[in-house]
Amino acid sequence: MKIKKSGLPVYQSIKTEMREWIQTGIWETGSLIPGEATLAKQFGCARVTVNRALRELAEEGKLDRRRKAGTRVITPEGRSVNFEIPRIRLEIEETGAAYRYALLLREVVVPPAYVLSKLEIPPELPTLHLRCLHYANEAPFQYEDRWINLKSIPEAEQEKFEKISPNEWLVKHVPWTDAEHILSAHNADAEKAELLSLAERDALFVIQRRTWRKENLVTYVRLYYPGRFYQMRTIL
Amino acid sequence: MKIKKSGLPVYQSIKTEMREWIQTGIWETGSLIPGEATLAKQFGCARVTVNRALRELAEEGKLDRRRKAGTRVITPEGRSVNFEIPRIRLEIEETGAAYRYALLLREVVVPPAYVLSKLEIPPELPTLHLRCLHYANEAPFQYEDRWINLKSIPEAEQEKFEKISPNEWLVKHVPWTDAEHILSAHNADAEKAELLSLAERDALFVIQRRTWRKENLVTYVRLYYPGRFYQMRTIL
DNA sequence: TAAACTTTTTTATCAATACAAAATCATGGA
DNA sequence: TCCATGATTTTGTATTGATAAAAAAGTTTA
Repeated sequence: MKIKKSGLPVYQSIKTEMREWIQTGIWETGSLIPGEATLAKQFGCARVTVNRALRELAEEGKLDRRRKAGTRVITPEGRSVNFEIPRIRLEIEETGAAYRYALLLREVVVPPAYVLSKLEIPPELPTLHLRCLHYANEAPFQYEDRWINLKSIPEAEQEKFEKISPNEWLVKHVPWTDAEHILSAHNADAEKAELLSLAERDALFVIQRRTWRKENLVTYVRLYYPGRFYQMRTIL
Repeated sequence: MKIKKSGLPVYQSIKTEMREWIQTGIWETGSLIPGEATLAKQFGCARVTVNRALRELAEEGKLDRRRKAGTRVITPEGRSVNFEIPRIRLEIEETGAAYRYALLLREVVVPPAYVLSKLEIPPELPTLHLRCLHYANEAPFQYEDRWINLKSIPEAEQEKFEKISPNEWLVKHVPWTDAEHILSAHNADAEKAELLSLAERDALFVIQRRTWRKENLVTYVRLYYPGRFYQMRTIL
């Protein structure tokens, strides 16, 4: 059976075909599927090509492969899920709304204890603290409370952050290598309610993010969204 | 320069080497890197091997590749992140707390409109509706409001769900193939506040999940966590 | 000048072949 | 019986050799 529909690469066609087989139950979950050699003969292509298709399906979590033991279909049970962490400007502009950014506070201070523990720095170390608001069509959409480690990123001290948002500046200047995200729900205190045009105690969707460049923590930020509007959804 | 340190596959060694070059700035972000042929000569390996290394680094979001235009280093911005969707019993027992489950409601009814749209079923179709509470050390930890499509899973009508939670039952009986998750923050209404021992309007972390087997929607569930306690964090 | 081809460079895929590595299975000995 | 060990199967990686496809750059034409 020669597989070469459409203009797709062969390994892609094989992948979609196999996905179909998994979905429709032609390949039952848990069952062993034929070996690469057999499949290659069936598809009328080289074993390497089947290998690539299978390898990528395994990466997607649909198959489990072991040398000698063969390849079997698995149920993605309790599996991890991919979320797209949004970039604020894109997120707003994608909806067609106008994006505006405002800096509320810029100071270099010794952080309070609850921030210190997150920052992985020695106490008493002055750190750049920023607060800003992001608007969609002049309505506040995200409140940002950020700390930047000046030991890792001394250049940040020269930047005013009046025209460019910290996130955009960092993306441009600091290639990061690792990040940690924590999602949670909080009640808005008076200050945040005011800033986001909400009632006090309204629910906020909060994303905390810590970013590293190699071993060094670069920044710790808390992003607050009005819970009423905001949703984060899986992709794929 | 032959690359064959440790016992790693060549393409792996190349990947780590290149990651290093990107991190240390030997390859500056935005800059064009040498072509595959050149690199293959440098590494003393086949071009296909370099190709695989570059392809995977591109998938990781570190490189941007275009035919004819070449390969350049990019900063991984707006990348997707993996979250582990928790299984309630494990989540509780992992902390050493005692797990308890209670069924609050079990009925077969025609769902209200706002559920209908989620369920992908014709209106007027009776559907299994369950409400339950999950406790950690006798403190309510999660409130679950679930709909099960009886057309997809008729066996569910025979199950009482008094001893076993719907989630555990489904995992055991229905291998699923696709799932969608939506995360958001809400204020607790009087009913949910009561159930979760919270004050009214306290923030709730809400996970909505829809699960399919093949083409058929199996279940739609809303999970409510007290925002005060609950966090979801990235793995890796 | 601007639009429509053509060339050329660079990545993308594929095949055929070979060997490596992992894990199972079978075998033989204590 | 149980453990060690070696044969065997199956996936993993690498090489060489080709061809395809995309897109930039150059050329021609209206």
